[in-house]
Amino acid sequence: MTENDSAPKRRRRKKERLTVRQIAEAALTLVNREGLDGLTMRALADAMDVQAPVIYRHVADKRQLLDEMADAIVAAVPLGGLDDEDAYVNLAEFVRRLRRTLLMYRDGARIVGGSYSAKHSTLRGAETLMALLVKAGLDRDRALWAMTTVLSFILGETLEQQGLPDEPGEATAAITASLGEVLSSPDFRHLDTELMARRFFDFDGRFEFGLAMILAGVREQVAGTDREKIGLA
Amino acid sequence: MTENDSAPKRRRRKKERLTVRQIAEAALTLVNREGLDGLTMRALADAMDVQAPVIYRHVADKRQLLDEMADAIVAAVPLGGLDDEDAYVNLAEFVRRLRRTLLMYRDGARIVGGSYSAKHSTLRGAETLMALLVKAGLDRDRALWAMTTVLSFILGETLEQQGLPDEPGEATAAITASLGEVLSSPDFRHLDTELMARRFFDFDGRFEFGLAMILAGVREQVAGTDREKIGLA
DNA sequence: AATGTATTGTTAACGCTGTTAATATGTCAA
DNA sequence: TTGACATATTAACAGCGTTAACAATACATT
Repeated sequence: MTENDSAPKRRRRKKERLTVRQIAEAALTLVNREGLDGLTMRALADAMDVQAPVIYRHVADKRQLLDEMADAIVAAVPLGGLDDEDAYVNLAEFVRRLRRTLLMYRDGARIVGGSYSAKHSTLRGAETLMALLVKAGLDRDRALWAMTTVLSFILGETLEQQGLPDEPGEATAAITASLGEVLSSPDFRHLDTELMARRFFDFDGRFEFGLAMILAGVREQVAGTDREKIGLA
Repeated sequence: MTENDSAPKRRRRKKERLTVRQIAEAALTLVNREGLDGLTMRALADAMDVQAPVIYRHVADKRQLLDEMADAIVAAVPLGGLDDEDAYVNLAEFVRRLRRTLLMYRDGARIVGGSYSAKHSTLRGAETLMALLVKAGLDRDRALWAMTTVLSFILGETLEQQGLPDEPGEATAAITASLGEVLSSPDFRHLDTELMARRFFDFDGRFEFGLAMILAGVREQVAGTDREKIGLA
């Protein structure tokens, strides 16, 4: 544990002052290793070579720590580029980046979705998404609602994907097996295990499909926006 | 509510024998009163005039209890009617019913979304939604993915709505106020507190808007399905 | 009716959690 | 040096899910 106990009772080597962001990042690293349920104030303190109560000098409680973690995740979404001439290309790209970022952090969707803090990075991401939707042709009122639809979609899909055990084969096999008992009933004419095994667990395919559907919805709303403009002109 | 207690009528003092479903329903009642965070094995046992370990005679652990609660909620979604000639009318109606049912239970979205059990009522709901999507013109492969998109959307929106404190005015005022500090920066050209206060917290409006977008997506996918059929014919 | 057995209940306790109080240590300005 | 302040530590609290050990009850079979 300690590398230098021949000297007096100095247990901790010298360290820089802790910042909230450093704590949040250490927490994210710990979650990547142990999962969100393994994130414990004591475990986190251990990982930082410190005692648990120290954390409370920088963070009011665990809820606030999770809020900081959520904002740190959102801050990792790349914002560059997105200057294609086709607004829908940029929109789709940004939505994919958001999803990919959530997936990069273990339980990322749970962390971000469970936070209602609206800190700076989160709002900057929202502003970016709003700008892309407005560029696609929506007025701001419609853009805000389209944004929440998109975010609900991303969050829900990622939540479900990350809720599964780590091994892909293991989970799909066990789940589809337990599903089979129920789905074998003749009441289920549209669901069966073959379909589930082949399509349900193809999360990339699911996401691209849903994204295409929502973009179709955006296009329709843009038409509505344009119609309104003409009427008011 | 529940229909069992058919053959054996055992009686313990003045209480009836416990069933898993009764426990789940008592838990849902407790959650309606105290919120999901107030759902404690001890508090639940108290509400049932029983000691906590008794519950473990009927459910393996709290996870399984929550799974039963989730299925009980989904079982409360009404399935009747839905026989309009326009398939999209039925589809929209069922999606609204699902949302309304989640909203009827405090923290309903968290309970249902946190469960990955796929019990009978859940699968029956999924089958119903699949049938409606197929009737709208999607093949089963597309219908499955459209289903997950719709469910992610419902879950995400309801999750956000139920995540807010109970008093509507209190929450909106406090949140928009704290938002104002950040949003006043000139970096935010598309978001402002006026827009947020007026549109963000209009959850019914948000939902109808998102639903309309997704239905537009379904229509586009139906066109794709038809084109495929012609190509293969 | 009496007995045997499986079921349903109780009490006590374990280990873990988030969090706080009281106290010690280290750092920097005067 | 002296003070003051920020930071660290140890110890403890109440509450959580859960289990062990045991007592009481209800049912099926003698």
